[in-house]
Amino acid sequence: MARARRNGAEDSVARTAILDAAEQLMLEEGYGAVTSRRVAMRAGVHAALIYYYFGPMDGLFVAVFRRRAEWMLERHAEALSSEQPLWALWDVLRDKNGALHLEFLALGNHRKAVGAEISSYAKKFRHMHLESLSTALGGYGVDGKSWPPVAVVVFLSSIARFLLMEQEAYDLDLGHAEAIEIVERHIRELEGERRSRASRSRARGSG
Amino acid sequence: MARARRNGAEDSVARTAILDAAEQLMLEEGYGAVTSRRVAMRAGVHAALIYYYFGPMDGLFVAVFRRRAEWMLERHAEALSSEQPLWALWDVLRDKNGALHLEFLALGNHRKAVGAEISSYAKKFRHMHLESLSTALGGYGVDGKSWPPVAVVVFLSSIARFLLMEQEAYDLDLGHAEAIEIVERHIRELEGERRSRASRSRARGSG
DNA sequence: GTCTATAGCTGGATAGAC
DNA sequence: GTCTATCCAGCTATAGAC
Repeated sequence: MARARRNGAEDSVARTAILDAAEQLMLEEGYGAVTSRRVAMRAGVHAALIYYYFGPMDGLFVAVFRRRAEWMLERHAEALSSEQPLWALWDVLRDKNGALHLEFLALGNHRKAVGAEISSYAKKFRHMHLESLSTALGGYGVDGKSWPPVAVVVFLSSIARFLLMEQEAYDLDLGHAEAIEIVERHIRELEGERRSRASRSRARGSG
Repeated sequence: MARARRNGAEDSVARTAILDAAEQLMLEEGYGAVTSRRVAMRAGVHAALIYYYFGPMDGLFVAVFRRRAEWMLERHAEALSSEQPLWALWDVLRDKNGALHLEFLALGNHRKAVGAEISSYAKKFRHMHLESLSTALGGYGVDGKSWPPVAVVVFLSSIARFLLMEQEAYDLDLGHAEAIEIVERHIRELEGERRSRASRSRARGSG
């Protein structure tokens, strides 16, 4: 495991402030706004400190991404362990906490270190989803020949994330309600009514 | 219609060279690499000329996007007029020519003018798809109550684009083959075997 | 239409004092 | 750990010569 940072304790106050500031900036103004100077100003520290903690800027981006991704992994694991894993996964995939994803996606396109990190986590998520849904769908008696679990995972992910993306980036939601209705109809056929909605509004603290 | 450019004929050689250079750069290195200097160098003109033709950089980005989008609109219209509109739409949605989309998406996030343009075209595409598929699905006797055409459009778009995105950005294709198989099974049930594959390899010239 | 020159700014990154 | 000072690079955008 390569260390992204060069110095400083994992739980240092300044380090956390820097991560929070970078994440906020990225969310509000895009990754182009995440410069050492602006992050430092927002975090209330001086720019040189960022290099002290994270090395070159890539290190900061990777650290921000990894922190988020780890937190999301936990939430997904939690969701999949619910007694209604399909509902839970669907809800957590549609969660707005994925808003940063788009930024990282683009960022990964021209920052190798970031791209590698994203790719690695994307695979972790897919494998995790697959493992749980294989069991669940098997239990529901779904024919794995015509509906392989891995395809179901891909469908759920595609639709959930794509709709979020369209809303976010295109301000477009024509057909979304109808599409969601169909997905949920199918989930309902397997798991019955959604019993508890995963706490959708729980946002990660940023300060 | 606001004019993005300030001067120069639509078909000027230099203007086209600049657009091509910008598009190539964006594809190869991301929009961050699209600076007036680098575009100029690649186009074999001088940087000031870009401002002459397109005004501030936003104008260049919008022009690149619009040129691509118009070309794609034509291709989609063509596809939808085929005698197998579902197959044709599915194929054209999965076409690699959408590779720039991701870049523009992120770019639109922090360049208002670009974002507005993207949003506008996204809606044009959706409406166009909807109109054609409504007719087609009706003709196939699909029950519009449980499978509204607009939902079908959203599904096809989501899956096609999301898979492309995963491949491109995540280097991830676990489950893709299975998902594609299911989609194509359903299309086949409505339209029979795919008779002609829309010329997938046709790439837009860039020089 | 095309190029030269340049003003003015912002950012990455480090050395070294404290 | 934190800050000061600084170097150097690259960018946008314009004015104005040709």
